[in-house]
Amino acid sequence: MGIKERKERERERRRQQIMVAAKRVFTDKGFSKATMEDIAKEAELSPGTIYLYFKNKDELYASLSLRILQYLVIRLEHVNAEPFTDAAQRLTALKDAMVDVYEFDPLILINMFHMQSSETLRNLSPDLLGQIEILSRKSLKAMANIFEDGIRNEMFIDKHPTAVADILWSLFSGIVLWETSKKIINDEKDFLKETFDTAFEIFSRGIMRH
Amino acid sequence: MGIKERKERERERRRQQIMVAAKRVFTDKGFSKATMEDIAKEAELSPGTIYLYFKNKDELYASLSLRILQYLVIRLEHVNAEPFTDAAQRLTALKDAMVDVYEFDPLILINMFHMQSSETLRNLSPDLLGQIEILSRKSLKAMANIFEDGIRNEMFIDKHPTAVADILWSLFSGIVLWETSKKIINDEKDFLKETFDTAFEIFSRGIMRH
Amino acid sequence: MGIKERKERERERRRQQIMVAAKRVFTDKGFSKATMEDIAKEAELSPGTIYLYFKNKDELYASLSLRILQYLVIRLEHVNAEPFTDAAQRLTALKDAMVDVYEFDPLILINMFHMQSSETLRNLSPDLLGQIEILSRKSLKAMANIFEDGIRNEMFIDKHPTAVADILWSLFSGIVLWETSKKIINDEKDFLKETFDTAFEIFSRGIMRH
Amino acid sequence: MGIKERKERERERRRQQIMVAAKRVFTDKGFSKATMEDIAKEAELSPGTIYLYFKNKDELYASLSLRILQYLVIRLEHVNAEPFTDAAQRLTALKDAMVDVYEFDPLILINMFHMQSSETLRNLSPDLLGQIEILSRKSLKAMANIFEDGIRNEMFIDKHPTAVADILWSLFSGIVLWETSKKIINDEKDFLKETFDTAFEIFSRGIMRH
DNA sequence: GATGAATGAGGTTTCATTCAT
DNA sequence: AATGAATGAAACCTCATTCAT
Repeated sequence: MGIKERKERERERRRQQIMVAAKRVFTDKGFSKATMEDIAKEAELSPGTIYLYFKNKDELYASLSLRILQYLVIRLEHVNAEPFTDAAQRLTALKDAMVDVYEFDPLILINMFHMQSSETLRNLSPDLLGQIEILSRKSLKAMANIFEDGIRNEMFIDKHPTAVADILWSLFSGIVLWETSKKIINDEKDFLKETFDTAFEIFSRGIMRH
Repeated sequence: MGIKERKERERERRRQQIMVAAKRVFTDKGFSKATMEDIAKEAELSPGTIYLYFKNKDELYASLSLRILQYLVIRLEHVNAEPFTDAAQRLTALKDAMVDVYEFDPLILINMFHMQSSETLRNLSPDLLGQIEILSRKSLKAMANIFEDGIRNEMFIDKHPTAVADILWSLFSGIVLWETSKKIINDEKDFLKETFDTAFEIFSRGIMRH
Repeated sequence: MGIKERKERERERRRQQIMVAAKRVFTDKGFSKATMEDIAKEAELSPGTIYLYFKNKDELYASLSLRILQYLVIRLEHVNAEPFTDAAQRLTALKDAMVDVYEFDPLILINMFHMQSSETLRNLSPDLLGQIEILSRKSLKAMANIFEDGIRNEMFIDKHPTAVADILWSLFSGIVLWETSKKIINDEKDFLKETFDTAFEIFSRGIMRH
Repeated sequence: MGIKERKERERERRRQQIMVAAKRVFTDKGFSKATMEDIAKEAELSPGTIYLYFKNKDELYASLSLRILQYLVIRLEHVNAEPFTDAAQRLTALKDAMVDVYEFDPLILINMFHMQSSETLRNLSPDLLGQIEILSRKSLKAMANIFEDGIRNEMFIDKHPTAVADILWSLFSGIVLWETSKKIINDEKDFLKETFDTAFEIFSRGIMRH
């Protein structure tokens, strides 16, 4: 058992090593310009080895998105775990969580959207697609939870919590996407955090009872 | 001159014909799965002909985004052109404009994000990139204008109007993207309009003085 | 029409050009050792061009077999077309036809068997498989015809003509295969024709009434 | 010595185990589609282990053919060992031997032809090629022996016995090949034994004095 | 201007074989 | 002896783009 376990851990380490390399290459070159050879070189492995750990390019790519979703779920569950006292405080915790996710992996988030274009999604194995689906639901639910609490405590206006969660997530990802592309088009400084702060302020005013 | 003009119009017609075909194909297959031959077939032209009107695949693709940006600018300028009376009413007009844009071309909007991933943007000709930049600015400015008016009339809270415009646009595009990908992943019904309505309500509450 | 026809003929010429090159390469290196690049080089074309005329390597390969089957059918129908006079004479004509086929393409015949290994067959398009089936049947029928005539004229013993045709064809192909492989293993001189002559003599004695 | 012998026997057992697995896999998938990993899995060994017993894929493959040749030689020598009484009876014994060989391993026989395509043969080690050569000769000689006896006893017509043996073997293998491929192409019932019976009858009539 | 056959670079993926453990 | 992870060469095939007609 000990041996089997160690092998498993070894295997996981390799997967991580490859994913780290892949993340670097994908964020640098984008999905279709990045080649498996690039990734192999970055991981200091041979191309064939990557295929021992990931079925194909699409799945390697999707695995990266999975990782960030996992991180998001963990962060959100943390927010939920703390005892509810104040709606405003909780919203701030939520904002911090989202900013953390962004900082965990600023560029891959954009690529995640690329992945969610029907183009890529349709080529994923049902298994992976399923996992993504589950995590998506989970994170939405964790966010919805926060809003439910707020509504129950009469601190938030009475809107369907899932819809509100969707909106906040859309807002967040929209900003990430938009700011990043502006940065590329206009070669502007990164205003993301300022924008997100303002956005959150507006959102809070919009959601809280006065 | 007359001849030159007619030729120019003829040329423009061809461009449109190709863009219509390209839109259909890109929407159906996504950017990288769509081949120039697919597009040529759809346009009932030969592949070579397309290159007489568009420098390459990327530029053809970007031209589609340009078109929708143009439509957006026109719609926003309409909103601005009307005399300012009521902030709430104006916000509603703004919302309607955005929903119009969405309905003008629901799927290409998502692909637009794909385009805005660094991957594609970096391959555009400076000329086209410039045009996109100008239109982006223009549309942002048109939106900012609306918020400026609202602030000046003390109906909106005093936030930097450009930032607010960015946020609204991000919110809108984030929702389009998110709802669409949920639809694909979960095979859910299209809640886009309902979600956008709620989002707009929250946004309005957030932005308006009470 | 004239243009369309000429194009069609031009296209057919290209196909032939590729097939001639492919035949050379396949007979030289065998199926799996031969690369599409080898064939392209031999045909003085680029690899991509080959794929404009043949869907993939398997189909290019199978097309060669089709060609020899076509030749066989033509030769057999010639034998059948001549008025029946003498069984012995007809058998000789049949033998000559088979030897002709062998000389038309001595090595590809072996490869044809390679193709008929389930391994390869399973990857062919139903269309091509169908064509091969039809030609196989046709050639067998043409041979069976000869034996039917012989039986009707009481010159051959009364065995089921199709079975006899099968047997003769098996005998022929078995000899080709066997002699060729002996040639490779033992580096022997090519006894094929002598062997086939003897085989035919025995077969004739076996099939003719005394 | 005892130890050395036991080791040798152990080693032989392993070889057999691998060959049995290889036969199953080759039969199922054909030579080039079968991977060493498939075979290893079937043998419940690791890929590396196979290379301790067989130099490479080709040699493993050829070893299978060797085995069936060995079986053929043994069966033929049995036929020869019985005292000669009657030509017809002996021919029947010969036929039975061949059918036995076929039943010993119906599919690998076809693959054997694949092996005999120049493609594979050229890659074998001289040693193995030599063994195959010896066994081929031996089996041919055993068959030739039978015909020599028949000629000497004036029961068979006076043809060169080796040539006749070649022909019979060609006939047999041609039928196996042809019937099998017909079965695959046309999805027909397996007429092999009936065909071979008829073939043998014709061959006997052809070879025996009347 | 329009065509579409041809190009050929370059991508993904496979798999026989090796070698450190 | 046995393992099996890693290798990396090489194959097939695609497709944006060109250019002679």
